[in-house]
Amino acid sequence: MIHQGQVGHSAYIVASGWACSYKLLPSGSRQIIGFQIPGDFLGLRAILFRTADHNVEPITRVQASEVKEDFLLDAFTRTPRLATAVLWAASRDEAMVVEHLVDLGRRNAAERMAHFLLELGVRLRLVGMGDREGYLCPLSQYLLADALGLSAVHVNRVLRELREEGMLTFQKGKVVFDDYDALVEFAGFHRAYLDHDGPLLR
Amino acid sequence: MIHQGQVGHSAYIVASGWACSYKLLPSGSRQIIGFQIPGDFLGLRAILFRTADHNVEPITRVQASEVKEDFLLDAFTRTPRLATAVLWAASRDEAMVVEHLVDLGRRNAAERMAHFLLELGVRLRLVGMGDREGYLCPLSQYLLADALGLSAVHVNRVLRELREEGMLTFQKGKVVFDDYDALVEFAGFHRAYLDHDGPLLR
DNA sequence: AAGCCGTGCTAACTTGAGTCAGTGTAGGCA
DNA sequence: TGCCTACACTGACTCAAGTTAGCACGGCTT
Repeated sequence: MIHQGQVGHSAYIVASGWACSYKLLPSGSRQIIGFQIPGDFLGLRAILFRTADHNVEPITRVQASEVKEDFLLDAFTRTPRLATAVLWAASRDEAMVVEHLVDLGRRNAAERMAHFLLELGVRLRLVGMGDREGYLCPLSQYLLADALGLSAVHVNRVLRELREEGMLTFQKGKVVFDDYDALVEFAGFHRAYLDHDGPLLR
Repeated sequence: MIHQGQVGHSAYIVASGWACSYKLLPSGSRQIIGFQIPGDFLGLRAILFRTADHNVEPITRVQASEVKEDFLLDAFTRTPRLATAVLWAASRDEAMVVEHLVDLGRRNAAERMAHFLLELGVRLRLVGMGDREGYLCPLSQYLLADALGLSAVHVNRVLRELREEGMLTFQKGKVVFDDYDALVEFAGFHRAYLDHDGPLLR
């Protein structure tokens, strides 16, 4: 969908399906920055920076609406509120990246996994694709590894531990919260950064 | 300057001095998200999200211009170009956090350190506070540790290694690039994400 | 049916980074 | 003058996570 170094393209709003954005390192390893689910904006940085600094790839089949560069910039000058709205979306995005940063910097593998799957759960619930019980999740353990900065082997270990602790089960494409409260406690999860509903747009 | 959970405050533009923004975890450890140097915007997310999701603290004595919430939002509607400019600044900010994310996720301690100090160098050069030789840097090894997701002890080890390899010396508040090219190579550093000069503002 | 992938899963071994526990030094201040 | 604190620095030990090398299963293709 988008490739590092590519110049001049559109942004998209995901209608259905999952995508992921990532960076590749010279060493060949990659770091997944985030996953995009329905309702998410995608490629804004690529427009503002003219040339993309990361890649975006579909995980499942994705349907998305294209937002052309010219259209977006025009719309900004015509309806300033839109600019504010987009700015707000970008900020929420950054808040997620920051939380992800804390994951990688100061949480161990199990806490990271728990925190990550909880966040994903909240985001999916906001678009009606999950509930407090759990959700359908098409991510392989390899994808999780690249997102959480772990090896696939360790992802597997950690998932087993969380399952054995009776907190969370992730098998056959389904995440099930076995003990939601314990999990939230364990991960130190605070959803505040996700559910601001755009206070400036009231 | 800003505290997690605090409601309704201003943004700032740093005129002189260094500050850092960070998150605290229940466990007591902290993750530094980034350092703010002269010219940097600060606290934008706190305005957009009404309540701050992180803390900001001065490192040295800081002089900054306050930008009041009302003023900023007003200005957006009156001069849409300003909104675009701020959006662009926010995007550059996010790009830095993303690069930091890659640091923590997929680079080992030494690469992380090298990459981080190179980035800081480029940013400081952009505001005339450093050159290809090096720069003055008031960060203690404890601050570096909290930024890079390492222990202070390991920061010390890594700095020694880089010094012994003849790539970089960081002592007595001074970063000296002993072999800039080798360092760039070693860290896999690409400055592209830093020096876009706001193409939309031409 | 046979052969492949992609994925999940595991055990055995290695290693990078953390922890603990300490030394040395420079600056501030009582 | 001596004390105290912050910071840089180190060695010895531990442990979380990576690496390697595999097995097992289900869905594809030919």
